[in-house]
Amino acid sequence: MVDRTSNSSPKPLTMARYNPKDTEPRWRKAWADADAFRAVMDPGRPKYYVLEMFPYPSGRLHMGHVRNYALGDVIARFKRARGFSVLHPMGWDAFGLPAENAAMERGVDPRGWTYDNIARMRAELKELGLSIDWSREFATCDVEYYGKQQAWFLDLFARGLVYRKEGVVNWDPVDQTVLANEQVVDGRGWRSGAPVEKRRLNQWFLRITDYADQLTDDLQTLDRWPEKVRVMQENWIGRSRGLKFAFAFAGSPPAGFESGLEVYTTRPDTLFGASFVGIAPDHPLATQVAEGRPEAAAFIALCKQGGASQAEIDTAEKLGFDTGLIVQHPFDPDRTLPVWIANFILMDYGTGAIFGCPAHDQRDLDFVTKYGLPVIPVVLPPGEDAATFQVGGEAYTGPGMIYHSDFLDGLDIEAAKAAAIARIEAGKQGEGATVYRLRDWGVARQRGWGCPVPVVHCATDGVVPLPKAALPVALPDDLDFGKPGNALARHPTWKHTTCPICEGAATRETDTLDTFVDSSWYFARFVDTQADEAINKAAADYWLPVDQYIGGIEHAVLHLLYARFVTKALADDGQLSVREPFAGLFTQGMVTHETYRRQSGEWLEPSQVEVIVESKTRRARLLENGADVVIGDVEKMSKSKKNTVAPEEIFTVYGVDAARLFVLSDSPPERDSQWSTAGVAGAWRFVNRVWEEFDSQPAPTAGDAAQDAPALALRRATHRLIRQVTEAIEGFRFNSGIARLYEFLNLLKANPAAGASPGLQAARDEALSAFARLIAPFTPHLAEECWVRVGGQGMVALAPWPAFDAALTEDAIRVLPVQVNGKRRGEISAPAGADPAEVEKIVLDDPEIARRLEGLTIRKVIVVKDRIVNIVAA
RNA sequence: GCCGCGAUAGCUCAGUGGUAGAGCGCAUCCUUGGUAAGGCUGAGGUCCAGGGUUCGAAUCCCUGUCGUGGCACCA
Repeated sequence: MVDRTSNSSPKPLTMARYNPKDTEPRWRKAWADADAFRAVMDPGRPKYYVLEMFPYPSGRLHMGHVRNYALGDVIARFKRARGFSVLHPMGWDAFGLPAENAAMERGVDPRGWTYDNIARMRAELKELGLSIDWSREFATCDVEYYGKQQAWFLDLFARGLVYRKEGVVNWDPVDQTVLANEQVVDGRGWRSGAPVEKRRLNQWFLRITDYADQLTDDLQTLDRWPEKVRVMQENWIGRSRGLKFAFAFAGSPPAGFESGLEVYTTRPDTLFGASFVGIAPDHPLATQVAEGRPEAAAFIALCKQGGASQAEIDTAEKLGFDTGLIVQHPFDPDRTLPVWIANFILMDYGTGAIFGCPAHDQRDLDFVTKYGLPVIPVVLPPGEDAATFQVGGEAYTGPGMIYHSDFLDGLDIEAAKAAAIARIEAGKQGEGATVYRLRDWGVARQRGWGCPVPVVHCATDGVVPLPKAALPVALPDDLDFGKPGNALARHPTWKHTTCPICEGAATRETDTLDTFVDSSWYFARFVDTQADEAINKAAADYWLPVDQYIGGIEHAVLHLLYARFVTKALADDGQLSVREPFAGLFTQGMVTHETYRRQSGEWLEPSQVEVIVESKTRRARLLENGADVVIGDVEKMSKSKKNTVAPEEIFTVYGVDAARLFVLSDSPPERDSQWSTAGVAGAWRFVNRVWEEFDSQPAPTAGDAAQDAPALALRRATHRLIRQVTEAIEGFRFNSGIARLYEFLNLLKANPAAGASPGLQAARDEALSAFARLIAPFTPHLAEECWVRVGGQGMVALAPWPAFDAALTEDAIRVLPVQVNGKRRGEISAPAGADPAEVEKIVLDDPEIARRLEGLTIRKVIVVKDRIVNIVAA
């Protein structure tokens, strides 16, 4: 190489800019060649299973993926360095509607579309430099996977946890197909635009309600789950304790109701405030009443017309129809109540019938106000007078004393509930009961791209589960997805088979399983993806539970609840030992970005816009013609708002490490993170500054770290850094750990290699060696390059985590601020751990402090060890 | 309606009884052979508001305001 100029001193040739295009692929190949991340069952080491929610193969990696998998990779690399045997696998949640839609729109095959997408996304994920054991990769649409799923489905069938019953589905009358809830937009089919009908179909259900109690109670054991998620699950299951009892009819009961009309309540304490009994419009008694009375039938039809949207439900007027039937009050047969059909009562909660206590329930109050039924207060709020208390337009639901209530008078609410339940139970009129909001899990989908339900329908033997030997029930290769509806059902030959019992002609079930079934056990398949059985129990006993599960909050209820349920069901079947799949759960925030629009309102991509910062204000203009652009809200990256940034483009410009570093450093992982070009450019500058620091460091010397003052100070800072980064990673505060690394780099630059004493040189060797290992979880490629530069052994990906010397993390001399009456007035130096009397003496001898105290009387001196001194004076 | 979460520098966020911090941005200056850059120095904060506890509150408690998430005619 030739110097092109000769009039200035030459720069060292090693001062090359860091080039991720060279280093990053090179290290990924080195990791792969060394098989560095293969998970091994090693009884001699503690295990650690870290798992990110597996992706749907949409075809492109987005920033949310980058954040999710970078977070998990930090944990995996950290735990590996800490000596754990780490399992960190990856797979694909590959069945589902997008593939069918792509098939219909573009005339492609869903299988080919899906596997092509997987190939593309696998390449992108590998580019991220994740420390994944790729030998365990699978997709849920692999027959080797869903065949095993069919096997345990049959096991649950045998245990009575699978059943068929009529369920209500969304039916698109134009496309002639069942729609998932998310395909119904404002009450209309998302493709056809036709109003969606409710239709009753035979559906497959998993009996998750059998586990409702366990699923609620065991939430208490999940102490490494966010409180928020536990609360959401608890609300979703919605366990409520109350009373079920039957009202006896006055006069002859309607057919089928000889034992009375059963209701459920959580407020048995307010029974004496009852003024009517209400039943749901689709209650069997309502149906019976409607048979003889056209006006009742008309009312029921009116109720069913009501829109399903939330807004309509919220504003719907309370409507009722008096059936003319009369029931007796359970505690006083002489007192009677009318039975109304009411539009606000739900058939599928409790018994579909209630007693109305308008004084203490707002819905009941709205109802009786309209129809002129009595309002009888039975709970007296504290401080109110029984003689004058009245309920106005608002029901009273607070605490108080029961009155107007015979044997319950004078009790508080809880005591009255217990007494009322006891009386009902003694009279054999009913009993205390627990009900749940949770419904059984409808798992059937009338779709062709899913896991077939492994049963056949036989004219002789009915619904027959297949024997295990007949598995897998594989999808045919030649499904026609060219038109709406279930491609499996219309396949010409696939469904025709024979009955395993009578060997006569039979047809296969053409429903497939909800994709939430596919994702309810994949973590257990990862422990041994080659096993003949669904789950290799020995491997599961080693690896499970997942120690750290990471994913989006959007799965807080359904996916996590289903996975918990399936784990418990399989444990009861002896296939698993754990009863909870995920010991630790972390829900990361979304990646957001500013939005931009033209003056006309049309969305613009970030790449079309230039943001100009002028001192305190920001404005934006269109790159192509300089037109003003409106800067909108910061929102989740989405195609519709065009505020996405493609990871590939960022990798190309700044490298993978800079992209990883930015998404990890910007926000606490559980919060939303705002993507910005300035931010990733800042991370890129950090990568370069780190490399410069390592590149300018002379080869390590054998010299010992002599204890001159700058060397000792650097050593202390190094050991403090190790401690801080370690604690930050353990506490999921990656952004704080990275902030400490930024600060430390500034410190290194303040103590440069040039002109350093031998002691400082040695302290720098120690610091850089630690630094290379500390950045490895965040920027693994850069860390490898730095590790080589400091002469590290082997690859940093497999190097042990640096240890810190606790003694070195504490300073021997502390600077203590001194406050007078809570205001900072000076500072003093004292030995670490100095006792209060000693410190007090130093403080009072300090001339500056003494000046501040002139003319004041010292009332008290508060010394907080190693922290602060406060003098109270007047 | 019910249950949560949040509000700290221009922006994104740490800090959770004891000296108000980081990154980015901004300003000054230096370098212009690390150059689609690099470096020095600096300015910038009624810690949402009000009340309480305390020697001391951004931090704990209460009330409110604004923003935001989940559930919801669930008896």
